[in-house]
Amino acid sequence: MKAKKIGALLLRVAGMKKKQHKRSPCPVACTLDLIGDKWTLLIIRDMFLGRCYYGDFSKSPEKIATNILADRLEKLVMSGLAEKWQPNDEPNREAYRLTSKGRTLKPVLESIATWGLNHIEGTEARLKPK
Amino acid sequence: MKAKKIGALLLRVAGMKKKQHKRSPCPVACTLDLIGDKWTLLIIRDMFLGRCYYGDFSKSPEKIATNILADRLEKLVMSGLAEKWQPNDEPNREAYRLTSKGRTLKPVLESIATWGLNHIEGTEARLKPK
DNA sequence: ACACGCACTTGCATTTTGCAAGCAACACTA
DNA sequence: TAGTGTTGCTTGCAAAATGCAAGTGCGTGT
Repeated sequence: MKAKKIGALLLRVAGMKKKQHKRSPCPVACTLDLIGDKWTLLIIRDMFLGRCYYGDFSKSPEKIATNILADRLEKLVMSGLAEKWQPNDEPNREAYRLTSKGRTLKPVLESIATWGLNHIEGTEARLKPK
Repeated sequence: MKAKKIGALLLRVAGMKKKQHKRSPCPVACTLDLIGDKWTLLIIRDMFLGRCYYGDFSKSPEKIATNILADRLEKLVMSGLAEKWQPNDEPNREAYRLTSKGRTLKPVLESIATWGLNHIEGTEARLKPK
């Protein structure tokens, strides 16, 4: 994974596109290659809720394992959906946030949240756009 | 897996709810527990496109492995998103289709398809509602 | 009687996940 | 300044999911 990360980093430094092995030209399949798992969209949800620290994400009620969290954050940054930044109030802490590209996933997240609310009993709305 | 299937079947016969271990009450997390992987939504996409046979699904360009396909179809039926039926023109063939609950996933699928078309180059629309 | 297509199932190697523990860097505290 | 705590990870390992190829059972056509 280390070598993979460095490899991807070199690609970015060189301004090259990451050669993503597409399963097909289908937009659904390609989007799922980026966010199609049980954890990525939950991190994105947390970012929409204003969370930005590693510790915040790992404290979410779904209890993501820390190694998975680190892996997904790295992939989100690699794919340009999130980025690292330094908050003004705590400039020395690592922080993450959605990029503008990442924020365009809002309709996706909202449609999923709406579906869950309407079709799975026992769910409660939490994604209130702040 | 066999015992699991029979167990789930007994629950349905008894009219009981499948006790789904919720990671949290979040509608996003709960929806992802149903459709949050790389394959399930592709099968649902195919069903929206009118495909209904096992062979049709396995011939999709993403080349899902047959054991995964069987597993996902079973889970889709278990969760009430799809069902088996017998088509009029070929009554002796196994066929699957979305239930009304499954069809309510259309906004989710459409938002994902739209996002992919707008943000991933090389993708082409295929999900034309027929 | 025999081949054929369809809908899976099985076995096995590889990959991903989940869990617990560990660890380096920094801040704070005594 | 030595110790303590917090943060953001990394590591090791077992368990589960995935991917691939081959095989199986069953009805159909010839």
